[in-house]
Amino acid sequence: MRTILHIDFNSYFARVEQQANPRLRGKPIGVTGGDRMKRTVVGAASVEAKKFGVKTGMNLYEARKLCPQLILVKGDSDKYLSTTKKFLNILKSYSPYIELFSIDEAFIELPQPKKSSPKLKMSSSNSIGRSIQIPDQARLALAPAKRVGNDVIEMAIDIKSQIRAKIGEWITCSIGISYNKFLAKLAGSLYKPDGLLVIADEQAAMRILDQIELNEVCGIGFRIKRRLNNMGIFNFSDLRRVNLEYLLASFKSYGQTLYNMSRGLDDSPVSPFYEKEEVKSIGHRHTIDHDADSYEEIKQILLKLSELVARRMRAKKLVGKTVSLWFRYAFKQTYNPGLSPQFQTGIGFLGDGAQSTVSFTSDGLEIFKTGWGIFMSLWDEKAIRMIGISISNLKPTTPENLNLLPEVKVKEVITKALDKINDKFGEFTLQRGVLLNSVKVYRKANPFLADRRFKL
DNA sequence: TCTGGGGTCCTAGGACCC
DNA sequence: TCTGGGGTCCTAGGACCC
Repeated sequence: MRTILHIDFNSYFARVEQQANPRLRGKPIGVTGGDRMKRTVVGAASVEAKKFGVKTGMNLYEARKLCPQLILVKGDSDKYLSTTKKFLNILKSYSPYIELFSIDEAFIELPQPKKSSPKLKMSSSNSIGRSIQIPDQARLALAPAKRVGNDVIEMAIDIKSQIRAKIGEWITCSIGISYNKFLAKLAGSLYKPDGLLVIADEQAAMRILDQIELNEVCGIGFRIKRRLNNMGIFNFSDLRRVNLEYLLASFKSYGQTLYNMSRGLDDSPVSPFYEKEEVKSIGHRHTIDHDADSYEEIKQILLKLSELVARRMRAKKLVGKTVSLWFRYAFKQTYNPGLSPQFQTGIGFLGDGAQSTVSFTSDGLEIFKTGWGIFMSLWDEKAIRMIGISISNLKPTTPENLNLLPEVKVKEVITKALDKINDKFGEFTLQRGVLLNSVKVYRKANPFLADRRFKL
């Protein structure tokens, strides 16, 4: 039997901010993506803010209505990334099999014991404890699990204290332990914050699955849940009674996944971060803080997004050939007050978009031209509120696609120099000529960057 | 005062090649 | 001129995650 731990930081961005700035500790804070007040949402809420009902994905108006004293903090991804690196270093000392699932989540698989002494041999009755509310002190919370007396649990407790010691008192995590990734993640999600839960065997897994909503597991969202409900399936016990053929007929290959989920089955491997394949796509999208219908303005925004995409591609030494463009009309809002915001934010079905395949490139202007071509073929001149561009079908830059022609070579040298300067001084310090007349638009959106422009 | 932005995977149909 | 089958690539769209 495998032993897998899932570690999930609680209110990660908010906690990192509170760790960094003592004046934010104990206060309701919301981390936001930008400093625009319109059309922005709470990216992460502190525990204190959550007590008021503030949730991730909520718009600022709604959040402030619930919690007028909410302190807004502008997110700093570098800070979060460096915290994640520290966290990974701690985990490395426990097992080499670590999968970074997102910026604040990881799986660790423990090496299989050589002898036939199962590492997890606690009774299931001890390992279920949903009703125990975990207070701020992890020690109390861990007591019921600790009674089981198990080295894996000792290890989880140790990880928690290492994180507190090496990253900070304010950084807490929930740990789920089980025999596969699906159940470990589920276990980690049931106790928050600072929880620890073990799903030791199949019996425990079934008992827990039968107590939760369908969409509480990773992989079932609002839409799949709704489809299942329409089929008369309202919980995992119902789902278990449906035969596989029926699920396959309704959900295609995903039917097998649902079948497995209802039984707590999952044989997916923990894939270590150092073995992870390269990224599949690189993109940016941007919500304009007003409804935009001017060719010039949209063009400038798309050009900037394309340059950002291209710069990241070059930093990763990648070229790509499929350009996807996506936008959302201002008038096509499908807001449904009856649903919470996180169920409304899925994209794709709300917007218009298309793809186009070109020869491999990492040039912002090329990417922009392709994207603009797609946009022009779809757009009917009605105002838009959001636009995005991404590139997929990526491969590493090879010597062949450098220096084909002298002009190409010169271009490479210039873009490299440009990247270097931009990396040092910030985005859009140096810009292509075409971009220069867009500074007004940019200043409006990002005043903190506007002053840092130099002339070429 | 009204939903961000970064991704992933899967399916299906049509074009095209051998 | 008509036909089959396997494989790959491309495009569109739907769903999910944090």
